[in-house]
Amino acid sequence: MSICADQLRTIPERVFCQLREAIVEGEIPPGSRISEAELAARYGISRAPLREAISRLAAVGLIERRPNVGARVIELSADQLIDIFHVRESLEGTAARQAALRMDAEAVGRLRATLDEHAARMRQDGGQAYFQEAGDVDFHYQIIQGSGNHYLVKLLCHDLYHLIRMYRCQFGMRSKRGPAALEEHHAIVAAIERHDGDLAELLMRAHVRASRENVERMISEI
Amino acid sequence: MSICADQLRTIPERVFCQLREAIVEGEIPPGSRISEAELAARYGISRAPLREAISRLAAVGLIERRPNVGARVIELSADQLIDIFHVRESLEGTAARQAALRMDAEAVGRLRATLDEHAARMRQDGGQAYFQEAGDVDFHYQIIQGSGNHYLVKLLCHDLYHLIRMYRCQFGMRSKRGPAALEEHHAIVAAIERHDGDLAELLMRAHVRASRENVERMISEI
DNA sequence: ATGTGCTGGATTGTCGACAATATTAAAGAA
DNA sequence: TTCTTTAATATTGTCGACAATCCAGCACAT
Repeated sequence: MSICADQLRTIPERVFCQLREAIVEGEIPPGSRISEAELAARYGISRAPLREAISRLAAVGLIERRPNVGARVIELSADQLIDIFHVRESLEGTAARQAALRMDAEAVGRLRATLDEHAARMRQDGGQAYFQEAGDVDFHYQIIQGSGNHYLVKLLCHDLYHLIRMYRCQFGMRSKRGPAALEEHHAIVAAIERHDGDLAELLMRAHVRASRENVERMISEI
Repeated sequence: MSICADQLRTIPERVFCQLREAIVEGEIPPGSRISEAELAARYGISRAPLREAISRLAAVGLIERRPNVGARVIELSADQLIDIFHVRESLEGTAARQAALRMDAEAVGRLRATLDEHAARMRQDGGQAYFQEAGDVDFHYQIIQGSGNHYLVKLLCHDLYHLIRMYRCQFGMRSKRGPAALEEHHAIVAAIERHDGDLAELLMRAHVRASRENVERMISEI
């Protein structure tokens, strides 16, 4: 499951993904200036394709640009993270609702298989480590894709998740609610299987809300 | 109320707004190729700033790019419009909820004043003509801004509304449900004033859903 | 001492030219 | 005739250089 779904055939595409990764992982720290000349030299390319990559990063919201001044990696604020989680709760709720109406038996089967795999891996290594990243993302991606709503896919998978991952990396958050989350996932799949859109939305929103409240708790502990 | 909120100091900024307007209004028809050389000549600029504008248009989703081939204005499909309306319903519901919690008395007063102005103008010219564009947008923008959620503002005001406006222009839709919409607006404001987030979200979602169903009806009539 | 205006340096914005790629059409073989 | 191959052409992608703009530091006047 490549997060960088785009084909990275052209230079701006590749550099965009690399820079996004570097920013999300915190390798390029928040608030730091983006020097075009320096980055162009580092990646061994000219400034033209680099500028396009920067332009795309700005469109996604990972960096801020000021004319004739330059670009900076966005500063992190807890409030903005909460804002983003509200958006995510809203959108993923809708994704679950549409998925309940549009996913066929085969797609639901794949979803179930994913959860089984999660459960197995959780029994194996205690479950704590697994759930924060790829596993959880897999589950959510399948539902979002299952909604069949391309605009939702673009917003959630291409833009929002990277932002959330960035905050996660910066604040050093680990979710620690693996078992509870797995149970919630099962309930959501059951609702989708029954094609109960209302319930699927309700459960998904509660699930994301719990994750947000978990984040809020961790922030207040700092 | 300038829709192009950004300062258009730099050339790409200006051209981005001009092109977006041309695409939304249908002056550049859907599916048509975007020739860099031709547009650069028309706007009297070089290809470099034009490419940045095109890049931004692609990020917003108004055009599609294929490497080494070129950019085309997106094709319109009724299904995608419905998809977008689902997203809008979801996001504006959340905006109304947060606005109910965060808007102060003064902001609510401005909202009321806007509605009064709408009512007056509706009595004046029969109301049909007014409600599709600026007036309705004004009301929704105030609530979205009132949510205090910057990410919501970006998604709804900067990206989504232009898409919807584009579809409206292409399909030649007029809403024709002015009086009903005004009544719904009043109910939403009342909920916000009472700081009833649940109700505000419920009403806003119903309001947007009604708009979507209106659109679905018009589509099926074609 | 503080605020104002200027100058030097560095960075971003823009441009025209060249290289790489895809599409089209024609030409040849089955 | 139809499919494949190939060359021509036009378009996009990339580059290095130049122009425009901003910022820091300093001199100077108040």
